[in-house]
Amino acid sequence: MKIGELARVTGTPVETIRYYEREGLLADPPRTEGNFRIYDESHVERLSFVRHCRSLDMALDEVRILLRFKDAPAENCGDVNTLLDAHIGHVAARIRELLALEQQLTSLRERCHEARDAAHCGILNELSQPPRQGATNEGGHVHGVHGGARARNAGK
Amino acid sequence: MKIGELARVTGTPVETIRYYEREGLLADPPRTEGNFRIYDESHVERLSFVRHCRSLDMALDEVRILLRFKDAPAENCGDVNTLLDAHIGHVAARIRELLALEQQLTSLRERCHEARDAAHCGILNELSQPPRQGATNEGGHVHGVHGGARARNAGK
DNA sequence: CTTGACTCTATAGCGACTACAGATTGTTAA
DNA sequence: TTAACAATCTGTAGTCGCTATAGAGTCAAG
Repeated sequence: MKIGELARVTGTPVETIRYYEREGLLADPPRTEGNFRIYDESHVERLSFVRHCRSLDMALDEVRILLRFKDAPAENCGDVNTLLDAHIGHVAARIRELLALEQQLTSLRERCHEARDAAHCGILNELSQPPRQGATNEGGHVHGVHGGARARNAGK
Repeated sequence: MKIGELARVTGTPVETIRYYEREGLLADPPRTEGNFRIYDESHVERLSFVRHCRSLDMALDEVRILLRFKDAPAENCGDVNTLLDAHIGHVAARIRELLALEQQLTSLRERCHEARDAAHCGILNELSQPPRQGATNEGGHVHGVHGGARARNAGK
């Protein structure tokens, strides 16, 4: 099959497949005479693996590590558990941060229930003060709320 | 004061201050004869405002909007409330997504309690299957768990 | 033989910085 | 005075995981 079909069966944009290849997540496939990539079932499986990992929000570096274990079936998979535990830890930490953030935002919102003029807006005044010490983005290995290009275009 | 002191009192890296200036969040300050930027209290306040917003995970575009309201004190601040409500909505949505993700990861982790060889590892086998339909990253305007450069270097 | 769908490579853009390189400017100690 | 050193300047490239072009080539159907 050609790249378009692989894209269709795995639900992956064509450019993303080529990107994964550049990044070394997928091996360079054979080519037709006309230089088109040709794939088979083994490529479908490998790409599905990558996409499944990504749907679980793993970084490509983490996926690379998991792929290495997949390619060395005799090796002990204890490190797979370790990696997964670490990833779960990142997610849990981010959840805690966002819950704290939500509380701060809600309490900020309390400061201005009815629309008034900006000069006396409690929200704007509060934001001019330095942030409280318990602010987010202290713990490393987590990320903001706003989408990059992917998330922003997801609904289009 | 020079940029280093502004950086110190606001807890902001020097490069970030210059970046905000390039982005138009901070006005171009006056310069000394030797071309050094000079700041006063008004700059401290404005930068603190930006940093406080950022510590609440607002996008720079959202901060720009809030700054416009701050600079037009006569205007109605109802849109400030609207913006903040939208932001709270984004955070809440991301929390829900991450909770679902945490559950998926935990149930995946269940598949391999003791370390075994990778050929029979339940985790790796499960990841080879296509992701379940309720996967994350469907709802737009949200983001991954992994840090960019900022988060990754935060602990160094 | 042409149209159109598909594919190819290469490159730039997103957000919010971070990290240099290489040049100046300013401050302090010998 | 001078030399070392810190601080600042501009400009550019890198981060992550794609996405979106431009411009050229390949291929099947009509």
